[in-house]
Amino acid sequence: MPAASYLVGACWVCFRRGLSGPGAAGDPLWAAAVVVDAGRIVGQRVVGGYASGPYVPGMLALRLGPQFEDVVRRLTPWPEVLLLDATGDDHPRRAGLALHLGAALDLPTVGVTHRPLLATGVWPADEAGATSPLTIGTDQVATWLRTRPGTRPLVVHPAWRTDLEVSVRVVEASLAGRRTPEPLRSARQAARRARAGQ
DNA sequence: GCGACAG
DNA sequence: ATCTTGTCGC
Repeated sequence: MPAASYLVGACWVCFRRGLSGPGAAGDPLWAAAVVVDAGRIVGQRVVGGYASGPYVPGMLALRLGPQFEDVVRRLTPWPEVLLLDATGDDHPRRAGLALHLGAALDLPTVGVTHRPLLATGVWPADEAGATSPLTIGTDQVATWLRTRPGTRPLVVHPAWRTDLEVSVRVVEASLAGRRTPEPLRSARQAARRARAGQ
C-alpha cells in the first residue's frame, strides 16, 4: 500500500499595508487557507472580508475568528491538522484562538507564534530541533522550538485535540528547511497576493 | 504612572 | 498585523 497522505493545512489573515495600532471593526482584510501534501499545495482558498473588532490581546478571536472560520470551511481537501498564528492554553482564560477555531471546525489545530502571550520560559539551545518549556505557573502550555540555528525560536502551541508532543512533531515535519512551517508561509503568500490584486 | 501585550 | 532600518551571509 502507498504511504498515507499527510494533509497539513494553514490559514492566515493580512491587512492593508500601512495599518498601524490595534485597528478597528470594519478593517478590510484578506484571509487565505491552504492544504499541503508532502510539500505540494493541493488546496487553496482566499476571501476578502472585514475585521469584526479591534485587536485586543487575549481577544484575537473577536477580531478574526469568523473570517478564519469562513475561509477554512471552504477548503478542499479537508486537512488532518491546521496551523495558524495564535495560541492555545497560553491565554488568560486558557482559550486562545487556535483552540476556538479547532472547536468550531471540529479540526485539530496547532498554534505557531513569534512570542508567547502570557507563558514564560528560557530559550532552547541554538540547534535545530532544540526545545524548552513555556509555562504558566507549574503548567507547561507551549514549547519554544528552534527550527533553524541562528534564528529566533518559534512558540508551538498545542490546541484543539493536539498535545505538546504532537504539536512539535507536526511543526517540525512541515518546515521544509525554513524557519516557519511551509503551509503558513504559503497561506501568507496567498493572502498578500490577493491584497496586491486589489 | 509606566511598560507589556497572540495578531 | 505592518513598517523601517541595519547587519550578516551566501
